[in-house]
Amino acid sequence: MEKYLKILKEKGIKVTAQRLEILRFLDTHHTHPSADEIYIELKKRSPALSKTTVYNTIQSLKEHGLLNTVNVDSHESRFDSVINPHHHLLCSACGNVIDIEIECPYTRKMLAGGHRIDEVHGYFKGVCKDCLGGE
Amino acid sequence: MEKYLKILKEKGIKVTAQRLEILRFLDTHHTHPSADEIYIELKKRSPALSKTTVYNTIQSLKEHGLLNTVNVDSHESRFDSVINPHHHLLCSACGNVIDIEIECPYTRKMLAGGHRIDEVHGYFKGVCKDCLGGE
DNA sequence: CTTCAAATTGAAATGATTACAATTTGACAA
DNA sequence: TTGTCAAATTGTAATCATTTCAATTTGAAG
Repeated sequence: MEKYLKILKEKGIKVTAQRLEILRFLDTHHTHPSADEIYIELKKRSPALSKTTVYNTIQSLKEHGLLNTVNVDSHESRFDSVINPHHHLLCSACGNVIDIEIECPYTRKMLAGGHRIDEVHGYFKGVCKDCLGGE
Repeated sequence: MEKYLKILKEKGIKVTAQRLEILRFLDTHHTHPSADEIYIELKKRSPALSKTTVYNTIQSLKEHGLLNTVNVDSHESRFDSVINPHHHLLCSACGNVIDIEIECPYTRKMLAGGHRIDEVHGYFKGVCKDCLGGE
């Protein structure tokens, strides 16, 4: 049984071709694509795909913990199939979003000043290693 | 000379009534308002105010380092008159954004994995102290 | 007081996301 | 295998934050 089919079944989500494709795409392309990028890419193979379905599917997968939203850009959301909590770097030179594995004293749920923390989000803006040209 | 007038003059920004009001509002209301909230509030006193002016002014103030954008909500930006780098907590109960003063090993520019970091952004989602009811 | 670049304004455009109603489909049971 | 029905998909239209744009107004410098 295919990996992604198994994931959906285990989560008890109804299996559809669209969900399989979107899940597979996110899991094999860790480029933090936007909804539009996912749509454009998958539309090539499935011309009947609707953008609404992309949004709906993202929503379902998110509710079941299969993807995260990455907000490094205030005008559109990007998506990331969940692996582990990590941070992101938006490169101002190439525009890519790079995963940053960084140990953080509050990377998991913690108490700060009497508040309850459920989620920790961190991102950086800068220039990625490749664009720095190894200088 | 008024504080805010002085700030604008020091930055070499042309002084206008609208800029003074927006700057004053942000500096006296640390509630991380959205552009719309700023607009609605100031419109009460200045009925001729345009929302475009709010956006334009935010842009100018930002370019001169007088305000920061806070992206805890993916569908609208919020604004914060700059004091020092800090993080934010979006309370899922009351919807407010609370400042979180937390010491962070990478709060200032640092190198991580060969990339250059120019800005550090962090935010949390959870429930604020007041909504927890001091339990 | 004149002048002019820059700021303000309101209306219209843009672009991501959501709402909605009609159609299709997956899962389950007979 | 087939029938059924809730849930998923689709396309269109609406929504909402933000930007564009052209016309008007205004601050600052002379």
